Amino acid sequence: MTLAEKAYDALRHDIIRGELAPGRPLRLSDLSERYDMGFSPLREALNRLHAERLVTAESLRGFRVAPLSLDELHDAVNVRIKIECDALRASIELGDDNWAAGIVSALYALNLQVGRTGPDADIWTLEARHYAFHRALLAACNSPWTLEFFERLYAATERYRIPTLLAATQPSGRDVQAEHGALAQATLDRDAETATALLEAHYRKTASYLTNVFGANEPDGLAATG
Amino acid sequence: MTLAEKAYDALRHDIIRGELAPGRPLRLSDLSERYDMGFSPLREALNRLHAERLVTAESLRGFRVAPLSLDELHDAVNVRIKIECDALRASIELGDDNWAAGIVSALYALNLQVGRTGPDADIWTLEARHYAFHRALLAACNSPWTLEFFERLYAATERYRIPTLLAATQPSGRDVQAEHGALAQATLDRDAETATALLEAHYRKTASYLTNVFGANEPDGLAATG
DNA sequence: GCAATAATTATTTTCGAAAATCTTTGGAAT
DNA sequence: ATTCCAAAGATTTTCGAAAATAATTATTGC
Repeated sequence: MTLAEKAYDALRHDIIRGELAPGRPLRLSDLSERYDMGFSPLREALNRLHAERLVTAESLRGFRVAPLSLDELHDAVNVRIKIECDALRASIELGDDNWAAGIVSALYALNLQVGRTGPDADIWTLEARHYAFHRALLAACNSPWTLEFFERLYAATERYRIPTLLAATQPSGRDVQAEHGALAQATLDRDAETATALLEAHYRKTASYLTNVFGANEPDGLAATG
Repeated sequence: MTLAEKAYDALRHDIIRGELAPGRPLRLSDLSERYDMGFSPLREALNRLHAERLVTAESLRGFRVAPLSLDELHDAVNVRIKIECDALRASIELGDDNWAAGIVSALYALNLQVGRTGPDADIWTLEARHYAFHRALLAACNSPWTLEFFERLYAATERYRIPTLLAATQPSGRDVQAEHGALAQATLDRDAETATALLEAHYRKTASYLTNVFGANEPDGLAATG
């Protein structure tokens, strides 16, 4: 693995997890020290991340962690719903046994992690399995473009979810596990109408929850403070 | 404008227009000579283009112009239809007079260029105005993510259309101008059902035409020969 | 001859310094 | 006090060479 690839992974990790706060300037000399490498691999990574909209760039004025905003969250969620519902319909139509088994397996692994408490309750494992479950639902859609856009939007919305997960303020009233179970069941039953309705409801609930959290905490658009 | 930005524009231009053939290796020393700059700005541009899937990259083995394939064309067209129809519905709902005027103006400019023959019949101007027209239809959708995906997919499919335009083998049976006119009219009438149906038909026609052209010319997947 | 290996060449990747550009600071003029 | 300009400093951008890796060619042993 080249240094540029390591830089990309590390920066992406740190941005999505919020260790590099939204809006924060990404100075090459700082990053060079932080990640222990020269400018070249860092600039390559930053350019990749800029193309993915995780960092902003201004000519001759360097890079910053892309800011968060409620507008962007709403947009990303709405587009996700459209794209993922289409992809889910296609998957339900085209998916084979292998696809179905992948969903069962991903859901099982996710639920194991949701159930864990104490030292085993690793939030990043949980997040990875959450991604894997949603990815498994769409795996049979046979559309590389759709899957790429799914990944982009997942990463974009993940940035809003992470701080919430870390704060662990998830309201008790909501049983996400049951939502995932019902979604998987409808999908495996090849009931596209129910499945897409559940998927949309799942995202709208999450979005409205996140909107409340962020709207309350940072009224002027989630702009970072440092 | 920095050298890296110039490199990006030039490479993107040359790739989309096919001056750099699909599959062709993009060696830094060659590019350095071709565009008269050092490695650094070229690598930045190549990384950006890689993120946009216009070039492929393999670790320690350099870059290539991304290959073309009928599968990718079909995928891109199908996803375009979904995304653009959604965006068109949103635009029709949200668009104001300014949006409508933009469509009228873009269509007018496009038709002027379609009508030109001889030395004024510049294919790149035509292409730019075709893009501007379709972009104008969606301009009011109020969704940056949707517009970004539109741009990505437009660029991806443009690569298939350009060789056809250059060959000027467009069959006489098809009146693209009339299609654009009807599409604009339905949109300005805020008739979302008709407009999206026309948009879908427009793309399916183009796609089926391109499929024939490419399928006949290069049966094993459009892989470049150099 | 042919496979395996060493040497050579070609290419990518990375570094460190130089050049270019932006930002801040300090001082002079009004 | 405020505005303007120049100097100093900080930062990005670019280059050219060195290092690392891949691909090719030559050589050896059988």
